[in-house]
Amino acid sequence: MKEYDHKKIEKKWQTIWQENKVYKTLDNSKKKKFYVLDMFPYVSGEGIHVGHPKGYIATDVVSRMKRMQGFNVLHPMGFDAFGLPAENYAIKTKTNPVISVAKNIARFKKQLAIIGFDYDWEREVNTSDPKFYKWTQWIFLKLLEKGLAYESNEPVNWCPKDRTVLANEDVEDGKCERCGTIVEKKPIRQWVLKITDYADRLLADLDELDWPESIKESQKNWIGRSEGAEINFQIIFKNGGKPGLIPIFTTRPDTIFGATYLVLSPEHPWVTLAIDDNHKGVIDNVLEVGKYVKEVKNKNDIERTSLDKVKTGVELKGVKAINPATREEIPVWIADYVLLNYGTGAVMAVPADDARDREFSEKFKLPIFENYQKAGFEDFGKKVIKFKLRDWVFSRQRYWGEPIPILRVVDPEGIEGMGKVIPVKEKDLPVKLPKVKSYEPTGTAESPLANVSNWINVKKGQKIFKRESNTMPQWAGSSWYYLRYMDPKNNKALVDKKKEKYWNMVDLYVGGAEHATRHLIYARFWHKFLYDIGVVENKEPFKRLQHVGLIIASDGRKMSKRFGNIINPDTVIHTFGADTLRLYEMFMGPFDQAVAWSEEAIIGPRRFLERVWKIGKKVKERETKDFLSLRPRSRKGREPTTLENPLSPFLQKLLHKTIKKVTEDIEAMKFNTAISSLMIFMNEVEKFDSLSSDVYKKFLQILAPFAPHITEELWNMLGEKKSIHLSSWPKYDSEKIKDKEIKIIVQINGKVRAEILVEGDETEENIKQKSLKNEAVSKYTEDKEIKKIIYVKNRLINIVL
RNA sequence: GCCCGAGUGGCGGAAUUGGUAUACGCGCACGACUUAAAAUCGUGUCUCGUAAGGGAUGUGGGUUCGAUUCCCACCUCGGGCACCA
Repeated sequence: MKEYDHKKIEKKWQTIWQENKVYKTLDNSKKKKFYVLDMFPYVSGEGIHVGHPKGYIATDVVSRMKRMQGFNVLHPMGFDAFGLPAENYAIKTKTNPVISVAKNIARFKKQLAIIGFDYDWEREVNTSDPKFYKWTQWIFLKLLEKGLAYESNEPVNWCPKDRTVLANEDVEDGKCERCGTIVEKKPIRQWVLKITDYADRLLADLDELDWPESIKESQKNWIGRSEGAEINFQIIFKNGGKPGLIPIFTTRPDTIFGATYLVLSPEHPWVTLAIDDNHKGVIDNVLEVGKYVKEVKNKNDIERTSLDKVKTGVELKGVKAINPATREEIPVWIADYVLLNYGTGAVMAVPADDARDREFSEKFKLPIFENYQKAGFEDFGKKVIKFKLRDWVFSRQRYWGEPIPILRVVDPEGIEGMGKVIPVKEKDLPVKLPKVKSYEPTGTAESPLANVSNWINVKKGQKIFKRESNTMPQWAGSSWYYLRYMDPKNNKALVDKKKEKYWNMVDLYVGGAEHATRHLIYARFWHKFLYDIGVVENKEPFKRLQHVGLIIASDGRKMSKRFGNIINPDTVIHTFGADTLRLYEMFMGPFDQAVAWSEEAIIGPRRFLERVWKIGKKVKERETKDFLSLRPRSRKGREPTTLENPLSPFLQKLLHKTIKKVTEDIEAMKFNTAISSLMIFMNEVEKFDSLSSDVYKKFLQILAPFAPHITEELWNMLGEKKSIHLSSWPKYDSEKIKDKEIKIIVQINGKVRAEILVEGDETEENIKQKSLKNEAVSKYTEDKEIKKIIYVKNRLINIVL
């Protein structure tokens, strides 16, 4: 037998696995199912680095163990392909996105293939495939039907560089999340999804999910629920206008006695009306107010909301409000620190209690009631709940996305119904994205599709329609793709009812934490909607979520082309092999934590595999003898301990302990300690001259999920005909794990002074006496009074003097 | 500002219903093998001390027979939210 030749072994088994469809997932199985899913990759053009496959390796390890444990495992892979980054890449490289996306996927798959994953590629999905996005469009139609999709002309975030509107979730610190350009507020016709209808459920159902607390916390912050009260303030006009009411929102209605003025958002509809031409005279300083409103309109969010900014505002002269608690007349101001789209767009200012109100009062010399009477929480207002979450701006003025399946009536004669929105009929789905030569964004409310006349114009009989030119955002397909893996080729339904019932829900979902407030909120929203209309059985899509910690470069920075610090998995596999790469990535540190890549440390897992190989060689050489003597290797300066007695079941016991540890650690995704225990086992085995092939094979089985190729080769070499990955996961025997002799630590006043060996069933009194008799102990205890002896079962004795 | 999470050898890290701190791996040192080197194998590797013994898990307190683990205050780093009333 030869040296450990990873190249030969890995290629050989990858081919055999594929040819024999070892990892095919069955639909109708009597077995219990296990659905383990990776967040599918967005393939925008750059090749991958060693950080990308880390999560895939983890799910691969879990899925392999689950399969060996007898589960019917669904572990699929697919591609998120629509959206801005892919289109920008296409524009940059002057390649049609249809072609560039296909090319990038092919390259990505090639890079994945050599890592040895157990995907069932027959279930691959691609969000830009018409057979797939037919159902994305179908969901949109259902949302529309249920009143959860609507058109709006409200000012929205507009990225001038990408020339499209963005959802709230796509804006980070007032900048476009993709390109960093400062976003503008522009009123543009757009499609919006009413995610806010689900705000309370999205929040409440977090409690029942096995997700990292940090992600739940992010979602809670993002949804931003606050309980408060709406209180009406009466408005009166000095020049004799008819009084009106303005509702304000506050989380502190008890502070109402301290409210010394009212502040409205400059965009408040009441203000808009008051400075309207037809309503001149309602307020005295219309010109001043109008000027301020205009100034505010021209500011972007960064200018408006930066914290160090000095507060600005204008009083509405000739207008007063009545504080319903004190019955006093108080002034009314407008200021841009009050936002229109939160609460009611109006607040009562309590400068004594609120830092912002205080700052504003001090600047404009407004009264502050330092000591005022506190009111009961519900004395003045009706209780209301507000959310920070905004509706999801769902249309993009870009080419590369799912067309929104909408028609509008076009009628040159101006007959009734013109401009009316007509949903495309279900039977006419998918509305296919036409192939075009030019797909540069137009910079208007229309996408480039508006100029594709043979696509945008639809004639049906006498009637002429125009298609909706906007497309869906990148996040549409990923909001439901996990359902399609259950039934990827179904033409009749998004997913077959029976199959959905069998597979739902995703048992384990693994991906980056950066998706906390976008993909993971959108997907939960769509899933809940699909639940409401009876498409899915469960109200949540992902039972358990784990996030992958980044792999950063050894210089401590992110791996990036820019820094020239990218480690390519292909190179690592070439040098060390896929099994070593897999093992190292799982061993480097806790799975969910960011760890730096080390070109030095990867040698450790490689050395480990080489030792596994060497032992395998020995086991094979002696295979003729069924059971090999466990004679300790004679080594100078070291007498074999009793545990290494040839007849002792030491290795048996260690094996069972290792099986237990590895099984539990994989389940808990503590791969680093699972591997550590495998290494400990190998270290012990090496102290023996030889090893029974039975024990060794069990060891191979629990190593197999981490290092599928080398274990398959050794397994096969030892005469096994069936794939190791289809063998049964070893079970540990809890009787065999029990220690006959237990080491007890003897402490004196909390300091370790000795250790004694006791039988497993020895009485407490016996153990105490034994410890007191110990020489090292009696040295300390003589002439001293023993106050107390504490015994912790199977662990220690603490003698308190 | 508010809300989460984390701080342990030269490095990645291990140890939780409070019970031997530093498992496993890397690195380093010494030794074996070699003409030599690499690879491999062996031994050692928190720190002060000749030793007995002492000290150390970001810092300072507390609870306890006993604290990396629990409590309080603070410092640093990472993440989320943020003129959200």
